[in-house]
Amino acid sequence: MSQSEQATTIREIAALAGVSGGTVSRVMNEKPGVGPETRARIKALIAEHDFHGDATARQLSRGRSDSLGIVFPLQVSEVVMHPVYPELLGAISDAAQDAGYDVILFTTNASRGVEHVLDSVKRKRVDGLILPAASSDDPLIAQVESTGTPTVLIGHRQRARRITWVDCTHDEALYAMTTSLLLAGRRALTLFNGPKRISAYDLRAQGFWRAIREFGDPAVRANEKVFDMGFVGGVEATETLLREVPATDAIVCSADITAAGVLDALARSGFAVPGDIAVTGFDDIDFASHSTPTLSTVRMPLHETGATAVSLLLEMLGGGLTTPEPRILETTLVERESTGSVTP
Amino acid sequence: MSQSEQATTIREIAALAGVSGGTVSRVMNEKPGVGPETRARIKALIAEHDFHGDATARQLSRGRSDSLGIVFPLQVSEVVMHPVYPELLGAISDAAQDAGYDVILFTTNASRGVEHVLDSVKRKRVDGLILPAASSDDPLIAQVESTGTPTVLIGHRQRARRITWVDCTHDEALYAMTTSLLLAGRRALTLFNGPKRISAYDLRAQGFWRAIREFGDPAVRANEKVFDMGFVGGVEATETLLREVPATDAIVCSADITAAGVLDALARSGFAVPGDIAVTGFDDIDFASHSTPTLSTVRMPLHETGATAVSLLLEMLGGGLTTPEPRILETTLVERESTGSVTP
DNA sequence: CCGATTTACTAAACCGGTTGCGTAATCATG
DNA sequence: CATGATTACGCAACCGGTTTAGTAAATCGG
Repeated sequence: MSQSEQATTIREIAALAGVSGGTVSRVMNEKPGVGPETRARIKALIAEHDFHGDATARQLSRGRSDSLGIVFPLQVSEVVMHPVYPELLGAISDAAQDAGYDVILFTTNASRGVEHVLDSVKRKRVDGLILPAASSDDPLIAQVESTGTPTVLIGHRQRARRITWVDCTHDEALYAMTTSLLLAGRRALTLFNGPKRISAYDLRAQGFWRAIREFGDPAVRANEKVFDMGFVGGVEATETLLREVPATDAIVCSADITAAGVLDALARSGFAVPGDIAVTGFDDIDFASHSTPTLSTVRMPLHETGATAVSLLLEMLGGGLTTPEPRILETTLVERESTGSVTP
Repeated sequence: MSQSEQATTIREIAALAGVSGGTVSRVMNEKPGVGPETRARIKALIAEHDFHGDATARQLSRGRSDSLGIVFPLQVSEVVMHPVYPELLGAISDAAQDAGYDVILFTTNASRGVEHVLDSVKRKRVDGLILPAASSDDPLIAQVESTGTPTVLIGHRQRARRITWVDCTHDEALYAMTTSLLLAGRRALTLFNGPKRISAYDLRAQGFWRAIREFGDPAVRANEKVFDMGFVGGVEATETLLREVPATDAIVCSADITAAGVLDALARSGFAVPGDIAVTGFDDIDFASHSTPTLSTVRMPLHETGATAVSLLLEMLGGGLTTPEPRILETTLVERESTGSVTP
């Protein structure tokens, strides 16, 4: 029981137990071929010396690192401050560690590009890779693919390539949200959207326009403004919109933070929400449930997304998944005061 | 130039170059003892075959993992959603990778405790550890210390133990903020603070009370309410406070998110900010510069904190730092409309 | 009771870089 | 030209688990 000074190698434990290193290895990995009393004796010694083995040596001999890499871009305006990343990262980290994998975090910035990630892949520091929110033109995707490393993309439907990805129903969400607004009598809708090269924004626009189309009322007026989703962008776009389309009675935003700017601008201009104009967001950040009025929005299945990505990657690593298997998870509509669905 | 199929081992490159493995190793590490023309020939072969070496083998022979661990708690109410973590993590990741280290992310949750971290340390998966925001009673600190692994704490001044830490001037910030309010004529101040076991909240309270004390005006009334910092907590505490201390003319919050709740509650109750009551926050989250009125707050040197922690850890790893060397970095006061320092 | 199988375990060769030691060749010096 | 110092490398032993081939003993069947 006394935690003696810890032994350093498997052979030291072996010597103490009067066996060879291979036997200790078998005991540590719960493999057969060791007698019960020998096994017990070795286990006692392992516990006594607080022996844990050397991860690096194990990795070398087994030919795998038992860790997976996750690549996050820093200081990319579209992506960085996005509030979904911490939760996504947490989910991935959780799932990976529960499966016995370590998570190596790669970040890129202006001075340090993706070369470092590729280098680590080639040096076999990671067995697989998870890439959140790569835009369609991200060169990293092609480069990673060429290395043959098992990879799962998150938030981008890379149909052209043979890569597995996980995404959620951005399109369905905005279809449902827009339809809900139309059914509530709104007839002059504007979509505030981010650049289409980000797959999520593209899909959201598709859902918006499909709802308009399928509703089929010629009295409906809809248009779309594309700019960088952010608070200030929301403010400016709203001021412009109120001038250009005074009849506007609904503003659909592709991001809560932009909707926050919209609410702010509307309040300053004396418009009532949802009385005069309905406003919707996307992401369900903290602000959405705290604003005045509270914001109707869309919640993404972030935890499930992370867990699914890890799960798919582990399947690929285990060889059980050879063809790309994309997954699309369900978003949740959260209707609050800003669309009049809930009264204050 | 043609990127042939990539060679797998250093000895294969050696065979192609007609030299021994050791020579290739020396070339890859830019070590002396290799003639210029041999070096050039080997470099050409390395480039041609896109050879990068095996990180694990290198780690094993060098006895170090060239990676450092960072431990983040998940689902700990006080800590989790705190908006400073992403930026801190980004800074740490950036600094570590720039120094050639990989970052292994450890997260703990209800079912998976710190054992996994300790195990990884003992198995030498990481050379050092960075622990953000461990509270004073965190058992991980003592356990990590007993393993002798180089460790840097962030956000907690662990004076009792021989551990290096990095923190910022929470106390000075609130001293300055409170003094500023007093000089502006506020006389009935309340501090909304989090639990003292979190070092940051303890220090902020100290700064607040020192400012009151040193101002020395017996007409000043000050008190402190402790609860979990959050939006809802801010709303509730404000409603209670307005009932109990109607004369209140300043609410100092230890977190922006709580200040958001305060602003919300004050607006509903018809109080003008800063006209009737001044409000201040802490953290400078996005909300602070977008709220109505904009929020006076304190900005922590997050990037510098992360970079400093990595820098200290690397010094320890290099053996250049044997005694604990704490660092306290400067916070920045950001005065905006909610204290009347800036007019809308 | 003997040959055949199973079990328990050892020895040693891996995994793929790194590095100290040894040696032959080159160079400097007197 | 002899001697000592340097340089350029090869060789092989590491680092510490893992794993396969092989051996001795134990078990089993008939």
